[in-house]
Amino acid sequence: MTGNLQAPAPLVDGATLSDQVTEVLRQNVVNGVWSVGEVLPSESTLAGYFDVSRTVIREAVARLKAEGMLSSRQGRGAFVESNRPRQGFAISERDMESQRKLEQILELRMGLEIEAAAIAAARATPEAREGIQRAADAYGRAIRGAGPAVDTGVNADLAFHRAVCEATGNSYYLSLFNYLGASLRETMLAGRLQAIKVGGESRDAVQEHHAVAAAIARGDAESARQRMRDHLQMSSARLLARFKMKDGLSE
Amino acid sequence: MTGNLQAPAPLVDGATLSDQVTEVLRQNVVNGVWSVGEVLPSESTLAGYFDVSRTVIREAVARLKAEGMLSSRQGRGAFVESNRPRQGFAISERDMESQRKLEQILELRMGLEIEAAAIAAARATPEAREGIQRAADAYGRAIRGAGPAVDTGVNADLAFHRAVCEATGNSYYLSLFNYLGASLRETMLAGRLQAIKVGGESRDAVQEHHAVAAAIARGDAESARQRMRDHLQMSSARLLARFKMKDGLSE
DNA sequence: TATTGACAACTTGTCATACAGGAGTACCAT
DNA sequence: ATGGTACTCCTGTATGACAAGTTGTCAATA
Repeated sequence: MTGNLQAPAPLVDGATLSDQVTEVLRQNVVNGVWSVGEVLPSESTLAGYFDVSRTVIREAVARLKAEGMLSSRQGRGAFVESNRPRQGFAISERDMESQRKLEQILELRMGLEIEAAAIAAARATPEAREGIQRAADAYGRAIRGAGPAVDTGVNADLAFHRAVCEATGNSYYLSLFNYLGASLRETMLAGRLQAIKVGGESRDAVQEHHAVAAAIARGDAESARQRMRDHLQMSSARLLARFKMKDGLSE
Repeated sequence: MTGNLQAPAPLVDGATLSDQVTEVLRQNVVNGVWSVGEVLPSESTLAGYFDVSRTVIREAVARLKAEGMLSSRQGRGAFVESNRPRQGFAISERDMESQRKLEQILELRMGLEIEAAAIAAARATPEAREGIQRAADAYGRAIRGAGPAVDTGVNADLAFHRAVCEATGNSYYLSLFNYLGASLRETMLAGRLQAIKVGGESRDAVQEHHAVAAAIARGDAESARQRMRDHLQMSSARLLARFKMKDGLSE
């Protein structure tokens, strides 16, 4: 059973009620008052216990859900997912400033996306295939359009790759790509400034995207693999060339 | 300026409104629609824009605050603190209990390790190649030796795969594998109990490991890719079969 | 003119209430 | 026994209200 809940703990200072309740709930999970897999008391019960409104409880639970510590399902309740602060796979911010680290991250991305392209070709839904095609077209327009904003092209580029990962139907592919993509984004933004001068390079990328999209549309997994591999190799080379152009050769 | 907000994006699937709004807000921050330090539109405005209640907006903002992406102060508004997700890529503990999630994680592992095998074949140092060979031999001994401890086999298995990732020389491959491996480990431990009775299956895995090791030793990247793919497909099938054996067919 | 202070117009934080919809559970008819 | 059916509890969402913090305006005052 739930045993004895830790006391409300006034906490004082500038903390909001939600802050305080969040902290108490977190401590109760960490200290094992509620163990992994167990269901928490209902929001109404907790609201009564802490003498706050259900709004405050919901806000606290929302934060702990975002941390991966809790989860909730309509009609069931809130469950303890983990009793330790999550320590996932992470890339340090400084890693992106080293050419060597950047190369390694791009290489990891290859492993991820090549297989994603094959999976997408094998089992993407018609809607997902259309989404990939649209993303490829949008990227073409963004490049041709002598973009209004500098980052439009980068966003459209990432959107295409995200669409492929999404089409796998495997949420981990998408989730990992989102993480890697966010880390790569600013590096790409810095590089794109040079790319505008270089010009033609981006046109190549548009072609490559369409080649990938076409293979996926045909459901040709092996071809999708090869096209994505070609594209990522070219793309990595282009990015690294620009990276070197910026600063001599760091590290 | 705030410019144009990304469209509401219906998203569908099992996601709640809060999930969807959270994702859209996150993307808008990541894509720089609102830059760091900037203040977001008020909750009421956003509620009107997305056509949801303020409740949903507050819940979404609460999650992004928990991620460190946003902050808010009473009377002021909500501010962008960071444009990159603070939390890295992570897998919930309970994900491993769902067969569907387990399948997806194994699929992600394939993308990772197939490419890792190819990279290892292409550029592993002689020492790393020897390490892979030793790990393959050790796994064979662990299986043949009617292991003293139950988890010896699982550890030796993971050690082989870790050696391959290590041989890439890419620390991210190793780091991500370590993370996935830790998540998979307990599931494999549970499954291995059955495997001891099944017997022959593990002998197959030993053979497959040696095939991978041989390809890497020859420096044959394409063969390493194929052998690793074969092995992981067989291995996943074996693991999932045992998983199904345990509980009927969850979800 | 420069300063001050009241005030209006915002914002987020919190509360209360209500209802829809998912998910168990007990009970009743067959 | 068995299968369907209310009943009940839960979270998800909507709505309206008010408290409390912040900022800008603007007039009164020194």
